[in-house]
Amino acid sequence: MLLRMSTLFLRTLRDDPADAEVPSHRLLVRAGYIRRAAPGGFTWLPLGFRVFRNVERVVREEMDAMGAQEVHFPALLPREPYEATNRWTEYGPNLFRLKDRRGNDFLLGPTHEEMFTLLVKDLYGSYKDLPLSLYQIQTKYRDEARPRAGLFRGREFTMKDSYSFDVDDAGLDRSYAAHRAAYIKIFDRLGLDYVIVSAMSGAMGGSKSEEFLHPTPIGEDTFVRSAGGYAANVEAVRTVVPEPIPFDGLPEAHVEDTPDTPTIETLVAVARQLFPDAGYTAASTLKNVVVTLVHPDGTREPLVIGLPGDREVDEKRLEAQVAPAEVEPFTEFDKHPELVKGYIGPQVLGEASESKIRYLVDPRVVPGTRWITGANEPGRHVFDLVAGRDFTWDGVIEAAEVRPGDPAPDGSGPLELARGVEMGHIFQLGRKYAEALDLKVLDENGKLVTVTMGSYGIGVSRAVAAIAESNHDELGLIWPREIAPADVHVVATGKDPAVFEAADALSRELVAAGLTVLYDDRPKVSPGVKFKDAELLGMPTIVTVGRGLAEGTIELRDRATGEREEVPVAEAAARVLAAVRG
RNA sequence: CGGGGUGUGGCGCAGCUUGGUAGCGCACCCGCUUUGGGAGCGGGGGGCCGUGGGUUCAAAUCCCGCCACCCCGACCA
Repeated sequence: MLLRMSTLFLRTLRDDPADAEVPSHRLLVRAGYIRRAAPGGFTWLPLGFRVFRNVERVVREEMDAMGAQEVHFPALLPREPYEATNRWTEYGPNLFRLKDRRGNDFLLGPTHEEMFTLLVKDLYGSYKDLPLSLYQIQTKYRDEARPRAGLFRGREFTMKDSYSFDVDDAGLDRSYAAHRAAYIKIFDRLGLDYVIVSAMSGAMGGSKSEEFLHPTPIGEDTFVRSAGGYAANVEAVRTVVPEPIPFDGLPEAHVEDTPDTPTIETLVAVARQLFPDAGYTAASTLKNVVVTLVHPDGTREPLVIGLPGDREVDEKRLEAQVAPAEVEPFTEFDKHPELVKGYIGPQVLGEASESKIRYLVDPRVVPGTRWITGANEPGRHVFDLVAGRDFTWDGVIEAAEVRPGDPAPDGSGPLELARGVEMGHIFQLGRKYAEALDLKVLDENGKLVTVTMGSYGIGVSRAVAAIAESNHDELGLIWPREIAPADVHVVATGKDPAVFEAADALSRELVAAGLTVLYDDRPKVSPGVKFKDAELLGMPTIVTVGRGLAEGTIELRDRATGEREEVPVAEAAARVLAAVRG
């Protein structure tokens, strides 16, 4: 394939577009790879579309290699399947909804679990048909509140989504493992740095889920990792639980006057005055935070979370735990006089208590731990209130913030926090969709069993952004060979016809050898402009045919390392091929 | 959805305070010169000034509404 710059549909920009902040967005627009077409939607220009198709090709090859089969659904879907799984409403405002001329409801697919499930139900009915993995590379639609960072978060984007179907849990484990292995190959081939982190496994299902995060400061997800190899999304981090302490010899609880101490800070100051030798810190206090849970059916439930006073509630972790319920600030203190703002204590909490308000505590609150906490009247706190002896709780919840230096749950050392962007997600769905849509097969005993499923996604357009984000310098893009829009960029400089003849011949030779060549054959364009464009566009190998030609040499340059070398004209093609093919 | 910022040829910006002919650089077209690091000179084409309303003899400019974009937050299998 020969791409001549004299005719290529391309215009590079000398200045950065003002509305692009992150490097990938800036460079992809400036280098003429993409163009904004709609809020959260981009047009792929010829070079950009070549990159896009290369990423797609890598994904497709590895999915095919692991035995998944490609299908393709419409993006425009009827309401009914999504009604059956309740997602027509549960998906909320992020779902693009529309009506046809008869007034029937349609949606633009944000993801396709329902359709895949129904397709398999339509055609298969026996355990002999399984296992099965199907995938598609599809345009997805999500009405994001705020599209941002160019290709990273659009309202229309391309995703590879696949789904596995198995008769039993062991089969699901195998399908999951196969996808995991395929994803590792894909991201390795794409040259994308990634961390596999445990993701939220769903509050009850016990289903397994991992995310492939690309570490980058512009990432939207926070994850933790330890030197010893533990990695998890913050939402999924488990707290190290201390050993319970025997009650023997623990002091009795005692109520103290602590006027004007509605905050942890003021409380600790007063506690230190009262008991200078006790060494009290914020961690000695038990903070009881009230929130309102809003369940999908609209019912509202107050919930109190008890946690050490030196930690804040992490709203993302909390929401991940209580999903699909949503969390709102609690405002109805007038309806609950037993909750004394700033002085709430566990004695009035719990489903068994008078208030009947559910009370969940941080895992650090184990039997025998002693706390300073509210006495349920203004200006008074209880000291030495012992967990398990003086108060109880309805359950434990992982809702406290995770901090750098916290221990990893597997003992592999202190945690550090980092940002990443989600490139892939593999998820053991289990039987949720199969049950909702009644996907069953006959087993070897002739009995109907519900199929168990996995769902697996890779953001294809997002991968293009991530690759650009992690492969550029101050001059422009630097594509990895596997996904570069061309293998080599041949630049002809000057006006000497001999230069263009030599560059032409070299380009044709390279194309004949199977390479894709981007050939800057523009006449009357100064060398400086061509060099700048070559660096901006970012082909991995740049060949300059110019003033060296008089001495019989051509210049080879590696875009990534900057190394350049003069080689004899006769050897140029072979040297380029060697460089391209590694 | 909350806070902040910005909307003027394809890109980057000035003009707005104090209402009166829409301007600069890049890019694009023509001519001549130039050709190894974003060339020079001359000539040219291209803009419902985001959008709707209002004030006014007159609005890019003043007032109100809306929309879009960017950033932070919220949201986001």
